[in-house]
Amino acid sequence: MHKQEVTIYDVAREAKVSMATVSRVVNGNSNVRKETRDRVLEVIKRLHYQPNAVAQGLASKRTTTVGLIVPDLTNLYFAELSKGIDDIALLYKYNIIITSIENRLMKEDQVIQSLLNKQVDGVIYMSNRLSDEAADAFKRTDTPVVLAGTKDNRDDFASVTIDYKKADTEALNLMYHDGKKHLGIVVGDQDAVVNSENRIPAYEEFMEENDLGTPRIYTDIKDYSDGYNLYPQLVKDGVDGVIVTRDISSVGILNSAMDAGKKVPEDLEIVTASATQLASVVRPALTTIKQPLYDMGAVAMRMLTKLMNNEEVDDTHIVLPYELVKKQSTLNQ
Amino acid sequence: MHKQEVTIYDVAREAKVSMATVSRVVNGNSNVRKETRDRVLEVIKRLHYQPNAVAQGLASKRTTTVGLIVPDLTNLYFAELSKGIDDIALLYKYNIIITSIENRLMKEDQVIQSLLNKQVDGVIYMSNRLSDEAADAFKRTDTPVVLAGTKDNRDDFASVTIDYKKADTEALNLMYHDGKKHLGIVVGDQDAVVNSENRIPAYEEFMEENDLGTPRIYTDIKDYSDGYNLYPQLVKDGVDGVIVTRDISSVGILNSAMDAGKKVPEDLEIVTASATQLASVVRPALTTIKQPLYDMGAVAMRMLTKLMNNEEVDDTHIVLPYELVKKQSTLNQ
DNA sequence: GCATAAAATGCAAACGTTTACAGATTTTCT
DNA sequence: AGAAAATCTGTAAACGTTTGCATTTTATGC
Repeated sequence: MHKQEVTIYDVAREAKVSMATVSRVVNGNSNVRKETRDRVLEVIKRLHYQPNAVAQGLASKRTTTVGLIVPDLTNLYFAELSKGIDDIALLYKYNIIITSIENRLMKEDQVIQSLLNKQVDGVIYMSNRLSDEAADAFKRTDTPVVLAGTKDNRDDFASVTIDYKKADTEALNLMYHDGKKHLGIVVGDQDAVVNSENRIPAYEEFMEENDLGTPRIYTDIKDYSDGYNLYPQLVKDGVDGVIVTRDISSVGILNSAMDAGKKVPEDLEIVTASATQLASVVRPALTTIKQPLYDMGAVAMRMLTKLMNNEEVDDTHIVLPYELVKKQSTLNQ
Repeated sequence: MHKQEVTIYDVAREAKVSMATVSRVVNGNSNVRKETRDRVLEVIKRLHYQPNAVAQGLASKRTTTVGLIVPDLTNLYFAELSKGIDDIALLYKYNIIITSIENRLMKEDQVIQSLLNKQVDGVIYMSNRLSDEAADAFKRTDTPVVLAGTKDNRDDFASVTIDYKKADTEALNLMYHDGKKHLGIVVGDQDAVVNSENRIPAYEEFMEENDLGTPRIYTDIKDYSDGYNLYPQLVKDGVDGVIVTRDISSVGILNSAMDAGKKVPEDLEIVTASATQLASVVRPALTTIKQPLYDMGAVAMRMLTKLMNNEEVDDTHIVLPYELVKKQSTLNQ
């Protein structure tokens, strides 16, 4: 398509060395005499030579590219994770191929396959449930994979998370000590491993231990309007405190309550489980389980760089600390 | 690094054809007899053959990859644009290499160069000012570029925008007819072409024509706290209506006003110039110039596909319609 | 100054495709 | 049936690098 202006041959000829030497200079190989190196560098600069990364990728079998699999770019939760990933990737000179998978023009494993065909050196996966086909695809090519902010159900893959169970229990406890005894939990995808194995069990155990009656688990609440429309049901069920996994749904619930003339936190306490920008700009500001999203992304990417270089990784299941940040949607401040 | 399991050679041998034929089958070339094609397809499936996109890229000089240059992933404005781009890219089977450039570990033209070295087939650029070096880099490789939601100062590049000048004038007019006579404009980067050549002139002309006194232009207001901290200055300057380019800054101003016990829109009207999710979830909801962000991204990507295929493009400067959506931060509803 | 080791360089074969072009096979037409 | 046309298939040369190995050059020690 576009004519390649200058190749390694041109540089070699002009600098009166072989292409091998030019390649060594480009790659910072130390086995080049200083004079030679300088001469080559001068020519490179003069001709504006830029190595063709595709050819490099083919020859070296490393593309310095990583794949990012994310459900939805416009979800701030993922955006903030991605930012951490991106910064570290830049630091280590990796490019990022991003693919979002919530719009289902292609099935997940097709998307992943297309990433792997591009010969990415590694993958960071952020969706909340890793399908079996996807897992198989990864294993077939032994491309390193790190899960960021999510888990697979068998802990087969490296991951960076927080202790969701502990965090949720702490949040529930907060509301409980505010005098709220009709607690509920609102989740997006109930089959997501984090929900099915951590959040929901944490909730159920808390209800059980404190003898708080039948659990009130609201599932499939994924966006603003889902949250907004859920509120009447919460009222009907007499819920006076909820923990909500998605920020945007929390805000929906909050606004719905306010529009109905109710008071937050007096009538309903809300704790949101992933503190993005959203949670702090609405009024009343939402009490949140503050996940270190940027750091989670950064740590995941850093770990991936190690895996890609076959470096030793002591712990492939990293759990970062969270913080329960009390704002205006709960009573005790 | 990772051993390539199956190559085109393996398929060729197994199917008793040449690699050329396999290649034709893979690429849907019609010059293959049906029996042969079926035989090859059967082998491909049986061996789980997947073409190596890097080798394809080198041989064909097309990588089916486009570069996305974006200032900040966590800015919903760009996220929503990106979503439109992503969907169309998927449709046309392009992968996206995304690079954010607001964190300055590398200079913009280095970032761009690294994209071009990866041999992307095209680029969508969303930052708000295209540096000269960047423009030069693009021109040197004749890689097609489309600007989405932004412009360059010489209209050298294809672009997809709205009529910012008209939109801003309309917004100012709205506030003016609400009786607000002390209007101000709040922008992020005053050197961004859209601001310096469209928004600010629109504002200045409006002030001039309606004899509204000296312009009040607030620049460098980029995030939530910039907006929050700006509010006292607005009060001091007696401003009773502002148009704000960034959603997040609008929200900062809004919350600052509310926290100071002031009323929006009575004491201050706010119109925000890029309607992301943020503008509609805060209370009072913000009156917005609603840019069709998703569509802008989609149209930009569609145009890029045409440019990459050397198809005819009738108009390379597309202006999409916007909508002035009146919400609660202005009086007349 | 010479043998030897170390450092620098070059040669050429990968890497896994695509794609002119030529050659072989099949179809069509008379 | 045979010639011409149309369709199919194979050969081999790209594409622009990296890299193991061999070779040449330089440095080192005595």
